Amino acid sequence: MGRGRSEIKRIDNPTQRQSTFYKRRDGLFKKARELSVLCDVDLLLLLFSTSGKLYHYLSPTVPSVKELVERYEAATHTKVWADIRQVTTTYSSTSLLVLLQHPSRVVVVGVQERRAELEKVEQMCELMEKELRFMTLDGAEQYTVPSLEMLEHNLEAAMRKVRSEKDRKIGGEINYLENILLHRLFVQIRGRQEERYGLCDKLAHSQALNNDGEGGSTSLSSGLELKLGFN
Amino acid sequence: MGRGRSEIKRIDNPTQRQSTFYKRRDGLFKKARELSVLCDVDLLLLLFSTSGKLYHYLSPTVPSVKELVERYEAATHTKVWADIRQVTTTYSSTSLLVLLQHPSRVVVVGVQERRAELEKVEQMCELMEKELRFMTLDGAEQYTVPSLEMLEHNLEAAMRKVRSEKDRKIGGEINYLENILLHRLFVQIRGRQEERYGLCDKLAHSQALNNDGEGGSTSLSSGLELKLGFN
DNA sequence: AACTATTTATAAGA
DNA sequence: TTCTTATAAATAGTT
Repeated sequence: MGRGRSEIKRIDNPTQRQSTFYKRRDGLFKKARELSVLCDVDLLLLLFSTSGKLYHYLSPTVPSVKELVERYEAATHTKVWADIRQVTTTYSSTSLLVLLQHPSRVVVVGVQERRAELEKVEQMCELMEKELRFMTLDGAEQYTVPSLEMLEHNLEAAMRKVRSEKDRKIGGEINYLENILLHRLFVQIRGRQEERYGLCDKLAHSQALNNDGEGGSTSLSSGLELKLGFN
Repeated sequence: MGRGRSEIKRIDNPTQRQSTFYKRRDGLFKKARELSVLCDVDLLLLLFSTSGKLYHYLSPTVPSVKELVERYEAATHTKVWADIRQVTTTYSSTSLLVLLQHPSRVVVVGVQERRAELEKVEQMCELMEKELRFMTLDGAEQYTVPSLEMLEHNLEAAMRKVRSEKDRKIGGEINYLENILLHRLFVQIRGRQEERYGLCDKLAHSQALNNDGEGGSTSLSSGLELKLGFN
C-alpha cells in the first residue's frame, strides 16, 4: 500500500525501517485485535523490535501467555507420538536392555546403538523429552529445597571452567554440562521423592502392610518396578 | 475494507464468521511475515480458531517458539537471578558433596536437604534447568540413534502401568516417570558422548599424549574433572 | 473459491 | 516523531 514499493525485503535505511516498523506494527496489532474479536479466536502476538523492545498482544479470551503456549505445546505434541512411531519403524533393529529397580536408582545394563539421519532423530529426542517433561509436570508436584546456594556457586564455577576449555576441547565441554544437568536432575528428583515419602508416610505404611513380602524400604515403589526391555 | 461494515464485534453468523476468519487470518499472517522481514524483528503469532485448530508463524530469525517465549519471560521478569540470589542467601546452610569423575558416570556422594517455601524454589529450579538446558544446547551437538522403537513401547507400557496405579498411589507414578526421564537423558547423553569419542578419535589421542599420567580412558575428560562442592 | 466495490493500510513527502 | 495524501492492499458482500 502507499505510493509504490511492493517488494518484501529487509529495509536497509534505518530511519525508513523504523518508520515502517511503527506503522506496520500498529497495523498488525490492530488486525490481530480485530481478528480475535470478530472471529472469537485466541491469539498471541509477541514481537521484539531490532532494538530488543517487547510488544505483545494477547486476545481478551486468553488468561495468560503461559496458558496459550502450553496449549501450543499440547497441540504440537499431539503429533509427537505419531512422528515417533513413523521414525522408529524406520530404525527398528535396535536393542536395549534396561532395569529400573528403585525410584532413586537407575541401572542401565546394556545399550546397543546404531547411527543414522541425525536430524530426524534429534527432533524425535526433543519431542520425547518434551513429552516426558509434560507428563512429569502433570501432577502438582513440589520441589524440595536442594542445596541451592552451593549448587549455584558450583555451577557458576563450572561454567567458567567449561568456557575456558571451550576453544581447546571440542565436545568436552558439552559432556561436562550434560553431566551437570544430569546430576542436577538427579538431585532434584531424589529430593522430590524423599519429600513425597515423607509426606505420604501414612500411605506408605498402609502400602507396606499390603506388600509385606517386598520389604519396607521399597514398599512405595514396588508396584512400579518394571523390566523396561529385553535384548 | 470491503463493502460496508466497520464495527468490530463478534460475528454471530457462523458461516460468515468462518469466511471472515479465513480471509483475515491469511491477511494477518501475511502482515506478520512482511513486518518481520521488512523491519528485521523477531515475532511469534500463535492462534487457535474457535474449533481449536492451531495456526502459528515464527519469524525466520527465531529458532523456536520456546526461545521467544523465554525471551518474553525474561523481558517481563528480569528479576529472576536477583530473586534466586535472594532465596539462596536465605537457605545458605546447605551442604552438598559431589564427585564427577568420568563423563559417563555421575556419582552423588552425599546430599543434605532442607525444606521451605516451595513455590519460590520451584521457580528457581525451573530457571536453573532452563539455564543449563540453554547452555547444553549451545553447541551443534548431534544425537546418536538410541533404541527408539523398544523405548517407545517400553514407555507406552510404563505409562499404562503408571496410569492404572495413579488412583491408588499418590506420588508413585511421578517418581516412576521421573526415572524414565532420567534414564532417557542418561542413555541419550551417553550416546552422544560415545559418538563424539568416535568422531574425535584423533583429538582424544593427542590429548592422551599430553595427559599420560591420567590413563587413556579418561584422557578426553581429564581437564574437566571437578569436585563440585565440599561439605 | 472468485469477483469487485469499497474501505483500510501505508510509503513517501512535508 | 506526526500528519497528510496518493496509492496499494485487504476484504465484505456477493456470485
